[in-house]
Amino acid sequence: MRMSQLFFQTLREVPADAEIVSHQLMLRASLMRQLAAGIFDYMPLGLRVKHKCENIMRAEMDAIGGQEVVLPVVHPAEVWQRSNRWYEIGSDLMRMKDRSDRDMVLAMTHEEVMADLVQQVVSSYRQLPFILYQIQTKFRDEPRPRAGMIRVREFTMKDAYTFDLDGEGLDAVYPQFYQAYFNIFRRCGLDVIAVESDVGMMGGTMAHEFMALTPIGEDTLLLCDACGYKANRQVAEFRKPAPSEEEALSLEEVYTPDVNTIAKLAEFLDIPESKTAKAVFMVAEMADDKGDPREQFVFAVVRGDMELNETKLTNAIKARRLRPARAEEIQAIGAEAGYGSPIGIDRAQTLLIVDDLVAAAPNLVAGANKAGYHFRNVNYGRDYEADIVTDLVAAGEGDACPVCGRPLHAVRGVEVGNIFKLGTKYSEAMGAYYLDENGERKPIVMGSYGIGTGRLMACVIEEHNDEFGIKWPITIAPYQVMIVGLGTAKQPDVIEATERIYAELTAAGIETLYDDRDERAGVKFNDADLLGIPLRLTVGGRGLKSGQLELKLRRDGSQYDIPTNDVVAALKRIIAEEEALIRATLAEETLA
RNA sequence: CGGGGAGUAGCGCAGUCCGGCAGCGCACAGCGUUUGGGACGCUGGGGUCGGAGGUUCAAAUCCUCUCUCCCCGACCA
Repeated sequence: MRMSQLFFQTLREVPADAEIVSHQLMLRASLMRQLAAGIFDYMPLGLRVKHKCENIMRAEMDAIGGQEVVLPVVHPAEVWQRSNRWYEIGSDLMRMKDRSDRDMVLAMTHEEVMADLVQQVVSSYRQLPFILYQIQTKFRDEPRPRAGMIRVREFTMKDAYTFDLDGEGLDAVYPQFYQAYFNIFRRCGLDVIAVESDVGMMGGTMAHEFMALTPIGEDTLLLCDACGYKANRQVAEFRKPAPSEEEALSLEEVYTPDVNTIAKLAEFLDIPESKTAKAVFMVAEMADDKGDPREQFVFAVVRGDMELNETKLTNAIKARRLRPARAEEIQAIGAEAGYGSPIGIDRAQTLLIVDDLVAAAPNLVAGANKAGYHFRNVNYGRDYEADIVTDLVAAGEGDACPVCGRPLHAVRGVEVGNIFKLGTKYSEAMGAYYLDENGERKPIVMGSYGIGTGRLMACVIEEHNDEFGIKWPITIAPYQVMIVGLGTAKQPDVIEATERIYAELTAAGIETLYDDRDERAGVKFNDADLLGIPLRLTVGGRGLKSGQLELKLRRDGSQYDIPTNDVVAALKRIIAEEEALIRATLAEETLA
């Protein structure tokens, strides 16, 4: 491709709206432009990268027996009503009406339609198992798109679905995806870790997230250097400190004016925060006997120095979702915000759930459900009892690893992919059943597996850049080689020689971007650095005269002289070496 | 949805307080000089000042309403 023909416009200055590096570089290097919040145009260079990532995904999906399909982006509401997600999902699901006033949605994922398609085709166990995948647009009307391509509304996802006879079949295919996903990310030059993640209320049994570690990540992960334990903070466990051994003292009310936070309470009474109990008021949406939604007031108690983990709470009470309680709801159960206490509330209306450490810790300070007063020496069992006692708190930096007890450390990550044992929720909803060898009707067991391509690209840039621009891994670079042609109008012989080299490379199948623009050398070098093409071949009068052209690797800045009369062979060799370096990062992975 | 910031040429910004010809740098076009790390000179094109309404002789500037984008939080497969 000739730069003089390429549809692009590199930006010298950083667009004001772009805050993170990948967003800035994507805009500056003309990979994409923004149309609206969380909605982007792909330009030619960006699209080439996207296609390369997708082709790596295709290769790895095909390698484990996947078959590519494409499903619609616009779905009739009925499909989403059958799985109940029409009702369960809020405004993230983009709803609209067609001209006949029929409810329609924009696909935010494809479990329903995929199961519907399979339902139409499969009727016998003889047809199972198989893997379908697609690379397709999704739309999720995020409340707050941010960070460039990291969190968007419209995006492309490679989503795969497995269809098995039973859980055993799913258990067998799941590790294949685990491995394939590591292969995909590594072939794209991205270092990821896999962590166990929340399976929530999806009826699933196992899920992993593939995380790119970066400070801009939205998820917090807890890692143990000593034993390798790793988990998303949503599900991370840790060993809690042992409760102190004290005799239970008698309950005592103390006057604590204007002391309505844990920090103020600890200071006012001159005690550590770990000697206090914190009340958190939530309202949960539960399913009643008929599966209809029902609101339930939830009173959670955790130690004052710890933080409630809402995912753990949601799972512990089997809620569909949680929201913070409103002031009048708190009063209605007899509690006082800021002075909340499990003692003296209307237990008939309240689901009381207490962290196991609070239940074991003697003589804590808790509120008195009365403005300006707290109780000293609150003891679980004697003074109050809960509906549920379990682990409710979030692990954090320095907490003890649940496996080996060494301190965990917290890092940030971006979820670039996930794999999920779904089970039969969608097959049952959509009627995807088969007859087994005994003629018995059974639901197909499904798994779902996603990778966001734009997010993947952004994470690769976050990992591979410097002050001058992007440093693409050769496997997904828009072009493998960039020729910086330095011949001017006064050097027709130099231009002619550069053209000849460009023709040779192209004919040899090397993906070459040729900067044939009438620009100064500095402009071309700077654009080359910004675009991040892995190999830069400089062709000017100087090199042609000496018979040695300068080849520079964007990756590490190293330079090589290559003979003018042997450019194709030399570049092929170096491309192969660069590709081998990436291949060398591939490794066997066993399920964590 | 709560808090904060910003909308003026493709990009970065000044001008708004205190109303009076819509500007600067980069980019773009033409000519000339230059030519191995973002050249220089001259000339030129490009604007519903986010939108609507109002005040005024006069509005980018003041008032009201509204839309959009960014950041923090809430939320989130």
